Amino acid sequence: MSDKNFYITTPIYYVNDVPHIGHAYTTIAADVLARWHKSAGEKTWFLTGTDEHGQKIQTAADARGITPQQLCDEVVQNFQRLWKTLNISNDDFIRTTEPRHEKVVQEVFRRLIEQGDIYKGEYEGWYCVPCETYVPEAQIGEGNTCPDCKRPLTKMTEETYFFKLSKYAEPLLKYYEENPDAIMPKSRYNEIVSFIKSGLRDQSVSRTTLSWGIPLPGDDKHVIYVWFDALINYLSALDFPEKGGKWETFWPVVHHLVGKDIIRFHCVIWPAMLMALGVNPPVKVFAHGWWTVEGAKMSKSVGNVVDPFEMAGLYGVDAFRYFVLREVPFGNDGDFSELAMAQRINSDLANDIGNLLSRSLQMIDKYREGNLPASYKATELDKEIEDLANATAAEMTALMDRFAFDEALKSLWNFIGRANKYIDETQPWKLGKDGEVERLDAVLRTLWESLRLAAVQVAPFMPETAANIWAQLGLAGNPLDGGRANWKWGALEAPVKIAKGSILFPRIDIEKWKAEKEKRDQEKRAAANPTAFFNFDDHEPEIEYDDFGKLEFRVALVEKVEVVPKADKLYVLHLDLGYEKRAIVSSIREFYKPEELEGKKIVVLVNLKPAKFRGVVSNGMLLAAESPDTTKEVLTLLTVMDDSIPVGSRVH
RNA sequence: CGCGGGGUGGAGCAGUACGGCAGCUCGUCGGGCUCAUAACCCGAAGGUCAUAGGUUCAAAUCCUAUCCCCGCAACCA
Repeated sequence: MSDKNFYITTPIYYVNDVPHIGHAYTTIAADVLARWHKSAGEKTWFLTGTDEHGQKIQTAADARGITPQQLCDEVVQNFQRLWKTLNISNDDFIRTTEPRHEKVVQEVFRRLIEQGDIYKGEYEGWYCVPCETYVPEAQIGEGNTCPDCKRPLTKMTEETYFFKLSKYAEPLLKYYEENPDAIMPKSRYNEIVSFIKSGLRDQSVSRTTLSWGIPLPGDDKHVIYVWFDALINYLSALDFPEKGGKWETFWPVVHHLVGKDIIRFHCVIWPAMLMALGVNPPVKVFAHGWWTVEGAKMSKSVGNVVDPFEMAGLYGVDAFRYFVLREVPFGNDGDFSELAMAQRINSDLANDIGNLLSRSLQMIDKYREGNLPASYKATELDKEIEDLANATAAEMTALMDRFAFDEALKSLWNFIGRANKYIDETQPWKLGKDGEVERLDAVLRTLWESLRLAAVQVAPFMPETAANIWAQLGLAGNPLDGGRANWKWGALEAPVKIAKGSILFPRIDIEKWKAEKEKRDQEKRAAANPTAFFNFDDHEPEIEYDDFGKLEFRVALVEKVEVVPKADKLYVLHLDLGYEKRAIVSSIREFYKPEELEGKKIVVLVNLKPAKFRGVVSNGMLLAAESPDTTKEVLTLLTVMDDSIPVGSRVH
């Protein structure tokens, strides 16, 4: 029964990257799914790993004077350490430099050549020698130049092997038509289908320009293109095509989790390769969204990259896991904010589930010395809680099938909220004081059972927390051990002896947190780039007075400001110099609104050679003071406030 | 007409594939409770769902146009 099995993968991460929240996000999601399906009693396989070939690795290794393999062996540990820290339960970890992988890639290549799906041909294109890269037609700069370095391109012809992607356009369309859920979310599905409809070209799958890759069988001038190499990891890790191997069990149920940036590889090239091999395309590719950080794009130079090690250390692994999956619908872009995380820890984790456990166990201790009988007489109200618990389990299952982590957690928290309300409704403290033991036992046992089920449901998301609840409830083993049977109300018909422990999630004092965060940010900024952007040492050589005299600065009045079409940083400033009018193009749009500039008297270098920007001629240059701190760029134009200085005056 | 994401109570967001009472969390205000981590429970205020037009018995949702914001790309005298 294929649908009783579950194979989940993350992309293999480029080993030279520093692990950040994006890597952590995908892998946590995969882990939760793996644990979820495993606990439902399904045979599951969870794969992650690293992509270790390609030019960048080779360059980085050369720079350090070590072999690419040595570099990989070293940096792969960053990922392996992170998965350990984040409590990731992967069944395997594949590296594309492992012999078991290389063997399969070559085998696949050989097969496809044999059946004519890969053929030798010639690639012709415009090549930038210094950048070592081909430039696609659409991106070629003015006068046949490289868009990156502006140097002229040369026409190059290179021998290469092609994969007959074009042949699979129709089969792919047919597959997606018949399997509309094969790509999620829907918007990505539509994107891919229209991409395929726009036509597919054969894909170059070998390179002669670098050596750090898998040698092409039978033609050792070539190495296999990294994407072709990398995608095959999903198969090679299952010992494809070994008879009776893991792949026969798990390939029919393969699910790929990917970032939205790499769906074309996973939804076009990869399924075509699989079709060529005669195996089924991925059952599902789910493309999740991107994180911004505190509203801004995550970038290394700005220094706002979220370090998952740091987050797990500060807030706890489970809180971090919970937050990233609860905060944003999987598939949407989202914003990562530490304040939002701290607040969610307080409201969801401390107040809701943590406090529910705390107050329930406290009463069991206080009024029943920690003991509860095996059976109790349930009222209508008790039954309502039981029904909701069972309904929640069913609802979560349906939502998890759609990878809707946020909604699944919402559903569970709805139940937790109901349990908190139930305490207010039944007022067990009153029952305890009045000695109504029979009713009290029923209420407390209902609460205990609610907590037991909450622990089971939450366990894939927060394994340690769930285990902690489990132990405090007086249960042995682990909430995930019992499989699906555990999910039923009253599955354990035994007397209860609880073992109340410490608080699950202490509340975070937000005011104190803000002060600490401020301190941390300062330290981080100081550590990351002490004066990197200040460049106080970046001085110009000494010049003669005559050189200075050559620069003609004058006061100009800004008459009118216009935006430059198709350039969102540029303004055209129409200036009055007194003796003439002229226009200057400047990239100050992000700092000033047109009306803030119009009417201002500014200082301009007027005898600079004119230059063209986006088709607009610029005659001179504005003088402005610019902050060196790139995390918050500030710019102020030099202005002349004094009314007695007329427009056109020279500035010395 | 470069590609993509978005505009929904004070804040942050869901809801849009398939039209059907505008929802969640936080915050604010009022009340309850005293088992609990100043937590928990109840109630209230607050939205012409960016704008304009259209389809419809019915539109946040579908269609058309427009405006604005954010990424990518480009540009950055």
